[in-house]
Order: sequence, then C-alpha cells, then structure tokens
Amino acid sequence: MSKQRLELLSPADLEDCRIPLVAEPLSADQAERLAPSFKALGDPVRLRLLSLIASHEGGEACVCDLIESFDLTAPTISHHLKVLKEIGLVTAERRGTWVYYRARREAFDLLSTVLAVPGGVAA
Amino acid sequence: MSKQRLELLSPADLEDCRIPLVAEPLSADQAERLAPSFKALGDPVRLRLLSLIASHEGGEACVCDLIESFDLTAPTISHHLKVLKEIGLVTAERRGTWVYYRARREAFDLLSTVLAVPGGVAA
DNA sequence: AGTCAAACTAGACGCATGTCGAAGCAACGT
DNA sequence: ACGTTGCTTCGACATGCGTCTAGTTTGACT
Repeated sequence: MSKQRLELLSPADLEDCRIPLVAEPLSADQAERLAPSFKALGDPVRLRLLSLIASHEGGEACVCDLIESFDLTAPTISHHLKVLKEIGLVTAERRGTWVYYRARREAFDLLSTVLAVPGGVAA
Repeated sequence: MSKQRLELLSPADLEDCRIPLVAEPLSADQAERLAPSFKALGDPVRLRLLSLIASHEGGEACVCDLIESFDLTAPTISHHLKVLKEIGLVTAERRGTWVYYRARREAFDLLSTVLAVPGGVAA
C-alpha cells in the first residue's frame, strides 16, 4: 500500500495537483496525496452518499435522510461520512438536533480536472 | 464492501453513468458499477502508472519503461497494470518482445464528467 | 534445441477496510 | 431530572488488497 496515509488533508493541500493526469506525469508525492481522494470515491455506498448530498436541494443533506436510503446500519453510514469528511469531500455542521453534510464542490472540481482530457477524447 | 465485483466491465457498461454526480442522485446500480473504476484510481502507484502511460508520447508506454519508474518489483507493477486493464482504463498490446499499455481516454473522460460541477464551483 | 530477456501467474503474508452490535454523547421535550 | 431521538465512537470480525518470492510463458536470436 505504498505507505498510505489517510490523514486529514485539507483540500488546499491538493491545489498543486490541479493538472490533468494525461498532460504530464504525476510526481510520486502528488500521486500519494491524490490517491486517497479517489480511494474514498471507490466505494459504492460513499459514491451514492456523495451524490445524494451534492444533488440534494441546498447542496446539503441531513444524516437521518441519508440513512433511510440504504439497507445499512447507522454506524456504517456514519463511518462512510467520516471518511468523506476527513478526505475533504464534504463538510459537516450540527444544527440543533440534526447534523447536515454539505458537498465541497471545489474538491469535486479538482478531481474532475485531474481526470479531464484537455485535447478531447480523440486519440 | 457491498458485494464488490471487480470483473471485466467494458467501458460501454458505464456509458449510462455519464452524468455529473452533483446533478442527480446516483442509483445503487450505477454506484456499484462506477465505484470499481474510482477504486482503481485509489492507489498512488496506479495513479502514477496511468499518468505515465497517458502522458507518454504516442499515448502508450512499454512495461519495461514503467517498471524503472518505481521501487517495486516487476510482478507488483504487472499486478497494477492488470487491475487498470480489467477495469478498462488501459489496453494492452504485445508487439514482439514488449508489451505496450495505452490509456483509454474515453474512460478518463467519463469519470471526469461524473465528478464535474456543471454550474461552476460557486456554491 | 538452447538460451536469454520481458512479462505474467501462483501462492503467501500482513495490513487495511466494510460491516455490525453495543455503548456513549448531545440536544430536545416533558 | 428524565427519557427519547439523532448521531458517533468502540471493539470485533471477515474479507479485500498491496507486496513479495518463486515459477511459468512468450518471443527473439543464435
């Protein structure tokens, strides 16, 4: 696992990675910092969670709503939300009884740029 | 791991997923089919391999060149290339003694679209 | 055929990770 | 104060996954 550290990385730590993968070779360091974000996207539950949160009106969703969308226990959903939060793909805010998760669209945008094919798809 | 199947999925099987994550909620089925691709990107070695291949002149690279870029054994690199190939991110072709890997830019483009933020980043 | 080099496969080992039940916190209503 | 509801943390378990060594296949060139 190449020394995988899954620690808090503020999205700012990835700003110097905003370069398409196909444009120039990624440095080992850049790859080490980018990979955890993609790994976080590599689980179907987390992908759906992200999509539910991001596409929800207001760009945020309450945990109680999210849990109802899955056949999984609350701790499991909570675990996945924690992963997404620690990697910087969402933020969490408690308002009274409920906790709301919000998608960090800058993070989506950065990762989208990394995968983009500037010259078009034609080989 | 939600019944993760990491089987050959031809990129065409993902064409109906070419919708930004933030635009509408992903179905469970779409998420199950998309997640393995992101999981494949979730390793620093594979990210660098992809970048090396895609950014190499001619859009392809020989395994022997790739191996030299890492402090890993040949079987390990071979393993990662197999993962990328089975998921449809690269193709492989043997020409004489050497095997050349080529990036499937349509696959990159599709995943980039999934993460795109159509309306712009401004919340 | 024999040999060498490139690349892959097989099997093993250890760490990472997804899931759960149980317990703990936090905020609200009575 | 007390119980209830929403959410998280803890600890445990099974499976997944990255890496290695050793062995195998493929092709080229004598």
